[in-house]
Amino acid sequence: MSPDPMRTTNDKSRIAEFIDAASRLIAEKGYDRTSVRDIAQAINLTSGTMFYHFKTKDDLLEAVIKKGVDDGFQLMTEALRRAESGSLARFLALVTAHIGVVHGDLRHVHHVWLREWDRLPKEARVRLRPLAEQYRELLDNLLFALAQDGHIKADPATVRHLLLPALNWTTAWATLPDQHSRTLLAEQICAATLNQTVDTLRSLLRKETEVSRAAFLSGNSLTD
Amino acid sequence: MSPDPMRTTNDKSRIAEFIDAASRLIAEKGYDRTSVRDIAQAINLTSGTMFYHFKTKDDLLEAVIKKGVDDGFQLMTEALRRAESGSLARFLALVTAHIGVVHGDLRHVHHVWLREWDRLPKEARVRLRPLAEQYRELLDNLLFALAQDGHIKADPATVRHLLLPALNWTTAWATLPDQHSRTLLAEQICAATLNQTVDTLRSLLRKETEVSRAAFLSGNSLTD
DNA sequence: GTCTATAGTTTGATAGAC
DNA sequence: GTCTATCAAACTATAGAC
Repeated sequence: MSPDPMRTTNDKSRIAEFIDAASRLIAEKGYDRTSVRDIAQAINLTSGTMFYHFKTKDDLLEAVIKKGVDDGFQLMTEALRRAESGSLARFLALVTAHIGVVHGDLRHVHHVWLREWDRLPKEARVRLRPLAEQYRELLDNLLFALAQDGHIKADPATVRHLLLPALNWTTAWATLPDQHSRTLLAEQICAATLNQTVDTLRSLLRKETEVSRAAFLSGNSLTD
Repeated sequence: MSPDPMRTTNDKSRIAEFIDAASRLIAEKGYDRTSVRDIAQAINLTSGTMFYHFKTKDDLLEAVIKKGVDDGFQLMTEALRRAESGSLARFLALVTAHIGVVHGDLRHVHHVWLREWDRLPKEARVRLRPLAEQYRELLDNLLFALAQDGHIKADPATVRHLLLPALNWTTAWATLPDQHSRTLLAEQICAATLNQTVDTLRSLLRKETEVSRAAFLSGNSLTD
């Protein structure tokens, strides 16, 4: 369609290369200790080239964190879309997706988001904050549903304040290379959030699925 | 006793002044963006003076974090010493103390500990790590006791991974100037950890106190 | 102990050739 | 688009006067 698709693709991938290299180096050494020279060198370019694609070094940092916010939110909403309808299943799906994001291909980007957010210029924080808040709402709605279904007795907002930092900090103490180990940790954390054993959580999940399918088959799922 | 007590006191307080000023500035702007000039100027000195008291800037950072580790651990063990004997009461005491530390006079020092730990030279991390681990053990023992008393059904280690980051990150979303508001938040977090309402937690605490006092009066506290 | 002065690096950013 | 060359402004750390 585009008259010059390759040009566009190359431009995009150069910028993406910078974002990728920057996220790795900044995650490892910190923003202030990572020079523009370091980042450019990592993709066999020189510092001058970075200033052609980004106006300032801060703009590159903002691009890295924006990628984390955008991609992360997209992955989590997709996971919820694929999940069953019960509140427990949806909760486990969201927690699993969250762990998948911070331990997966986006882990460096997410690490930078978490660690260097305060180093962003105030204007950049103002731009990105609303996007970041979307996810908080997603989680809040889910925790509220869990409370209504009787799985959470504590204040949902406090539970969120327990859960969110814990999920983000799993990278500090756990290395989870494969999907299986991530699913396992997600179950452990969901269980701990409800103060139940993993076995109990699984049996509650089975029960929930049966009930919601029965309700669906009898046509009551929308009238309840 | 000392032949020149004032001299010694002045030396100590100069170093303490540097640590205090450094903790405030580093907590606000980050380690790499806080220059030795900034820190010295904050206490009406010049950068050369800092290098008389500390060999390098990194040594000053280590001193700041060491103060956080030492004072924090001391405050928490003291709180446990004053606490009742029941696992629930001791748990609440520890959580209250933790919140008191990160929101109290030491808050800047603790903030630096949390945010700049990775910026420490590896040797400094090796020196401080064992001290920092002491607190983890304290918390682990307490969570194990809670599990034995039936208050925690989930895996204690996972509960610790939920609780610790949450406590440290309360400063990111809550401002707690007075002791009352800190106690309140501590109760909320303890309740959420057990997945109970605050009211239920309070009634469990009352029950625990009654039982342990009755056991104490009947002389069974040591033979159970 | 504290100061001034400065050495020696490194950094973000720009200009202009190609 | 990418490179080279370079500027101006920081920074940590040291030396030596007081």
